[in-house]
Amino acid sequence: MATMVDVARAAGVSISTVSHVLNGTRNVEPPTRARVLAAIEQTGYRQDTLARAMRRSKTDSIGLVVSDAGEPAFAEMVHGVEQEAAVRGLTLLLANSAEDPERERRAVRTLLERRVDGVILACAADAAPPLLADLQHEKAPVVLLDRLYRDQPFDQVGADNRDSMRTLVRHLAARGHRRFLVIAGDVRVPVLEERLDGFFDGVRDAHVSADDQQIITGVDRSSLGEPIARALAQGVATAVIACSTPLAAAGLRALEDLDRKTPADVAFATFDGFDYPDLFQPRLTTVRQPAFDMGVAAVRLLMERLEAPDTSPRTVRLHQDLQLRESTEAFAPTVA
Amino acid sequence: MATMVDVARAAGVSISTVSHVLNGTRNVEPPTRARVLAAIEQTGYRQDTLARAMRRSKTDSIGLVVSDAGEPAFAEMVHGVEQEAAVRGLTLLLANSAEDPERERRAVRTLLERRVDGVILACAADAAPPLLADLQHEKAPVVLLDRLYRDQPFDQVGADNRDSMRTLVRHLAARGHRRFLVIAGDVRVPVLEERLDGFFDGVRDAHVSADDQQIITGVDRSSLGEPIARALAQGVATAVIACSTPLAAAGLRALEDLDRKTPADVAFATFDGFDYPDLFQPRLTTVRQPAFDMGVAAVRLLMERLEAPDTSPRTVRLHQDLQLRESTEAFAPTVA
DNA sequence: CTGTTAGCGCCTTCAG
DNA sequence: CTGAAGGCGCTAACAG
Repeated sequence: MATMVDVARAAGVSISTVSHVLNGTRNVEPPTRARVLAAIEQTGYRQDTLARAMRRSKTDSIGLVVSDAGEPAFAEMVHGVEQEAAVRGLTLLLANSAEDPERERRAVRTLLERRVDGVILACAADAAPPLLADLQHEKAPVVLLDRLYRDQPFDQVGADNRDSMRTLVRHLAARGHRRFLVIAGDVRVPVLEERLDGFFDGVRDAHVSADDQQIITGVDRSSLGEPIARALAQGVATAVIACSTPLAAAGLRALEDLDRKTPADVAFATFDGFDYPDLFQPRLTTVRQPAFDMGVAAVRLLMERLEAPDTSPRTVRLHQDLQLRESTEAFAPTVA
Repeated sequence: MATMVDVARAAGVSISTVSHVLNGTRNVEPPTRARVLAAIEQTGYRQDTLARAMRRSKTDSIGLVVSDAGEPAFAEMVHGVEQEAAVRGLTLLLANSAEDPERERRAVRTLLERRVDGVILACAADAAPPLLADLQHEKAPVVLLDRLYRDQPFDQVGADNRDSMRTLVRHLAARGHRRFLVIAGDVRVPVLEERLDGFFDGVRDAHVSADDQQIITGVDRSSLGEPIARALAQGVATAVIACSTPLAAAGLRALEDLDRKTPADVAFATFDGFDYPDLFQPRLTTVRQPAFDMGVAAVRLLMERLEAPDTSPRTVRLHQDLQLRESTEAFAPTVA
């Protein structure tokens, strides 16, 4: 592998001249410049980013850590981050945490060790406080994505989870629904907690008793099937609200096992939703995150932070879209 | 940030001793060793991976480039790669190419520049030959995943696309189907080409004329809707085979627009399939890649390659599973 | 406008 | 068993 020394020799100039034509960091006479360029071509020289990063302590790259880039909502955020990074000439390094605090910690550390200029992080469920404390302590440039934490001194980008859940409940209440089954999942995840809060807001708006509502929480997705089935079997709820895609899958499966139809027997709405929403039968009313834009916004915040490290952290909430479809079309069925 | 010099000073030893306790690269007396460890603790020292990589030219990390980690099949491969990498203490750096040769090239280059020990690559549709030639030329340790190319001197891991398509056709032929509509997509992607080849194998096995078959190819997914609708409208095909998930989505949408039911009016089968296959109505007969295992195998091949750089390249084909579901249950409807 | 030189933080011979 | 010293490839003063 050719180095700058080789190029310098081939061009008959000093190594610093080579460096300067490479980086455009000072004027060099067109003829010498041309000789250097030729020498680069001829030697097949390529910059050693590592050595470069070591000197500059800057890499023009950023890291992104999500729990699973395969989940639709995260996939879209990843795309948003990629696009905005590309526009700004930044390289993106991506890592999955699998919702595991240990892996997440390792991923962030690896990224930082590789001198990414900053990290965008959708925290794993149970991981935030200690990890964030560390990151804050070492002054790492971090922006939090999707999973927002109050009173954390970081830039944050998320969706208006609470408000949009409230809107959804209002919509259902207007159709006569008074008793809900909320599949809330792991409420240690702030997103889900916010959605649950929004549910109670909505219930209050509708002047119905919070006591009549069924809420299913639980850390482990795979063990949610049974409680869901049980709650559904009682048959008091006329509307089911799932707070994320995997939770919706669990809910739909339970409904099918019980042979209860949507929307005839029970209304169904979900957050995030499935890919190809038009192919899904019945078409599901969905609250969709502006995931792509969230990714874009995260990159912007990160860059602004790097430029002005000492301004105070900002939190951005983007509006979620309530997409009404068949699954909530019917009015509340009368219950036995 | 504390460096080895700080640690050495704090421990009252030389910097080389520090290096050696850090890497366990030669014996050091327990007492000195202890002092060094204490000093590390106390100074909050952390190794500079960049400087380290620069000296060692090795990073214990690998890169993975796919077109979109958000697509179900790739997501699963990513998981497989992650797991096997974790088991072996390797850090994984992930990148999406968005099926764009330019982005792919950049991604691979970035990874290599960051001195990953090797790269696992699912080539973008149109990108392979020139990129692969370069990679071969610079002797980069690369294993090809999913998208396999004949006569390329790389280790490769894929699925038995041709055979499984043949099996699928045989299954459909046994139910009386003689005229197929194959949504083949971008046949520059080797996977899709192989599946198409397998289709013709199957047709031959069934002793039906290849001329009666309708094949839809095309680079641009979004413009496939119209030809699909046209082909379907003619109504000669009794079975539709989609060669990937997005193609299946296009096919199903067209069927719905025409109000043709599956499997009553037409049988439907797809490769790769959707997440949550049980929730999809109708349940789709699917040929599923062993994507996770492919990821695992790719890491293994890569590591073996690094250990024995000069052995000849191997190609591994993993078996795909034909999952029969409702969408191909009925016998071939008689055509008008 | 160009060249010389001192490190960045680390690993690794080579001496002691 | 430990230390001293060179150099990986590059950038950025500092000189001329």
